[in-house]
Amino acid sequence: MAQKRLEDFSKVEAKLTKETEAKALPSTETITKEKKERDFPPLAPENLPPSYFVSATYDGKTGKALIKLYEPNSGKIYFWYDNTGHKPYCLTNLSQYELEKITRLTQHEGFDHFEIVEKFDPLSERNVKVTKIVAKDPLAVGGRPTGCIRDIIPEDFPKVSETPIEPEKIKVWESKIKYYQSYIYDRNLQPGMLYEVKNGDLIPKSLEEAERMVQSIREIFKEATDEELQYIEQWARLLEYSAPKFHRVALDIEVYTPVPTRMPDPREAAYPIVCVSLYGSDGQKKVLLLKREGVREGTERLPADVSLEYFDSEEKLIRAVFDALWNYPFALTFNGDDFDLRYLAHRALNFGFKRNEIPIEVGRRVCLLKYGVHIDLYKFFFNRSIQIYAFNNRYRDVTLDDVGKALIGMEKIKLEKSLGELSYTELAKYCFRDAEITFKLTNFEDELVMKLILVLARISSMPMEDVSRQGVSRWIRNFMHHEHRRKNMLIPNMEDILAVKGKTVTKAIIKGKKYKGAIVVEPTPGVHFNVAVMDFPSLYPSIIKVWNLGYQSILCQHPECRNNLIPDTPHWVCTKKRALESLLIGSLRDLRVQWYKPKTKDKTLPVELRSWYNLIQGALKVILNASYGVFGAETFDLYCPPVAEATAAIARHSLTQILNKAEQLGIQVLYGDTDSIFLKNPSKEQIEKLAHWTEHELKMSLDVDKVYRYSVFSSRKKNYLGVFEDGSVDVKGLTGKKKHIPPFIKKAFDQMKERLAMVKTPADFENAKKDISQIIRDCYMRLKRREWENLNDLAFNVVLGEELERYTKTTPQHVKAAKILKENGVELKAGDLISFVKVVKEPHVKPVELATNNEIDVDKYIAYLHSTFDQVLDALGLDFDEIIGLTKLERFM
DNA sequence: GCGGACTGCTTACCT
DNA sequence: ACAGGTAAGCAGTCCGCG
Repeated sequence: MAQKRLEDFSKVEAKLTKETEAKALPSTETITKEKKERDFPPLAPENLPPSYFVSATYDGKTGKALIKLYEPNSGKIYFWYDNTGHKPYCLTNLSQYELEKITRLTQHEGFDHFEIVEKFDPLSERNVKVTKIVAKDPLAVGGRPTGCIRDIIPEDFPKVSETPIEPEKIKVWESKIKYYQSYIYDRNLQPGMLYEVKNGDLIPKSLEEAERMVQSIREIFKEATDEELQYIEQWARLLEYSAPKFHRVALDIEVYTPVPTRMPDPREAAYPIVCVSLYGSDGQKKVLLLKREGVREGTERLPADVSLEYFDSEEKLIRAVFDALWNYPFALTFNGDDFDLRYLAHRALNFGFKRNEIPIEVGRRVCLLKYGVHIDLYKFFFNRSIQIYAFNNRYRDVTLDDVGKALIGMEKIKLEKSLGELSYTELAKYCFRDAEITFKLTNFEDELVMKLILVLARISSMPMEDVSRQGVSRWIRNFMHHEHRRKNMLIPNMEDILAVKGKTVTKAIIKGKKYKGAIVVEPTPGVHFNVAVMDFPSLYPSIIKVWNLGYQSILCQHPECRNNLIPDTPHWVCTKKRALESLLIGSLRDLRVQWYKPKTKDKTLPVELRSWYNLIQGALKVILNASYGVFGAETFDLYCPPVAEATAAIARHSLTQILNKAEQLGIQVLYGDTDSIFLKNPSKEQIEKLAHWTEHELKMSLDVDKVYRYSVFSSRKKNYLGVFEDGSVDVKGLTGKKKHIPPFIKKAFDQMKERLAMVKTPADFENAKKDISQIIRDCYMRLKRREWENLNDLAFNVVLGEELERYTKTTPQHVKAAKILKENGVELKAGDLISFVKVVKEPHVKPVELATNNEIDVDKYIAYLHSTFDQVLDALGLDFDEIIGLTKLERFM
């Protein structure tokens, strides 16, 4: 039943009504209005003031592309429908004559007509004539399980042809591109940018300020070729443009369930929604509560500006929430795709709401809004690239509590009892906090998260909804697709790239990997004073730029390019024509390194502009960091293993050259990893010579990235510690830094860090060593005497990487603990954090919640303490066993 | 039956 | 659904051991 309902639901399209005039900012009055016929869709007037292109979709009712425009002054969304007659299509190498024989195609209800178009085929490197099969609606091209145009052609043509062509030679291109993306590319639209509607047409709005900046950018990039400059300007025009304020509401719902540990199924929506909180950028702070039998009022105080509203029917409560969703241009949730919005929509259906009364468009994996733009922050913060490169790994767990704590210093309210036992005010306070955190996650640093999504939408040519939900490989793919269409190039199919360019030839060090990666230099153990770390800024993107790498240029067809070899490989690269990737990635890299990065440090600029530039360079960093990896990712549409392999090979070659040169210059190299070298006490001249040589010989820059007062290396790679001149400590890879270790051990490690920060000269080490020994001894003695504050201090916190059933090969300790939890009725899924302690009895682990002090296996913790500190101690000339006072004999025993 | 040497699995990290 | 390289701990296997 539920499944059936869902199918019907997804087919529903909002009813078109007559054109409407611009409305004032939504106020609280409009939110409480009920049952009034809605002005929907909010059609853009004939002339619309400058508005941001925030979203795009295909409107099934009108059969047109629909652009959602956000007008920041009124805070309203306006819909603009295509007026150019653009239609969905795909391309094929069969001629119109041949295609006409396929009756299943020509009589297909979605088929419209054929066109002959000329395109440049980047794989054969020549112009080709292809047939454009134009359809009436996007699903006819592809997207249905059976009977799509893209499948019919290779299936049916061999049967109808009198001179059969090998099935694998029949090609269909560009049939898997989403229709609205295709529309964006063909019309060369720029999501995230400002547009006007003039006499019904969509017109880009140019901004003088941004144009002026583009002029001065030209001055900076004197060394760029005309072609490169064109790309740099193209990007800069997108990025310079400022962002609006985002009028928005955060929402969070609470559902009553009879079994408190179980998450209610949003597809069934069987239980009542008892509380909804709304937190708006316009100051609206509201908690909507469902009146229920036997619930206490409670005495909790909410902030004075929060209003509580009680509803005697759930239906009315839902209507009030829907009013907000019909009115705000942006809505924010934390996991709203899978829960809050999905639950609301299905619950409303259960109550018999008409479909056009529900503001939510329920999809298979997402929930979008019919009017505005829904950003599910869970999906955004879950994105690994965002987590690591935009927020420097500051949150580890993608939960509202952990992300909130890490980014805005605000945590969820801890509940002692189940939801059903809470009083109204307890429930309200709890729920409101969630909405508040959700909102504030988009509000800190002047709406950084909203702006980041906007900037990424610009770079990737994607709607804000999509860019906030999809990974970096989609962002990169889409701007590459856009560029193909701009240049009238056929977008190749992955199998064709693979067939022409082949696979990899080098052997990876790690079993199961496809090709050889980076070099890591064996470190020189010990303490070293005055260490300069030099690195290639954005090494891989630089290589892609300088070596002209891309799927077109690698292993190109020209015989005369065959001697332009990639070091360490038999691959060669084109000398005649720049690859798109080389230009696109190279220009982004140059803009970041030569323009945006320096601007963030330019004290003559106003603070707001500097932070805007900082945001842009951060967005570029996220993209650049992935720009090489995607070529080696089978899931990337332009997957080209030799490009990835060549990039890594050149990186190894470059680092090796630098190592040799440093040696020649008489500099001692302590360590190096991928793109960096650690130099012991180098002179200014030596550094300059090295940088100059690199610039000259490798055509890449080599900068001093950081200088350590001193650094500590063990013999382990990717494991060291550096102390900056200002006393801050840089810890890399050491166990003491890892987030899964018990806080008890982590605290001792942090104490050691603090003590090391105070060391200024080699002589200072003598006292520091004594203090560090004392720190370790203390920690050891407290363990031996079983003195810890509570068991959480001893807990290991390890992420469950898979669903429990999928650990079939081995059962790691955290999985053992998880299984015990499951037996105790706790629901667990992949991604959950498991906290466990080590105990004496089998199976030697226990979930922290279930363990008691006296069963702790102290010796296991001492062993862990030992190995954690060993990484630093051997460099300092200290010995763990000696520190804790074991005699040689005792150690032997 | 048990322990040591070994491989493989898993997580968390580095670039 | 960006890549490969490294460290660490533990699980599991094989083999010798009269």
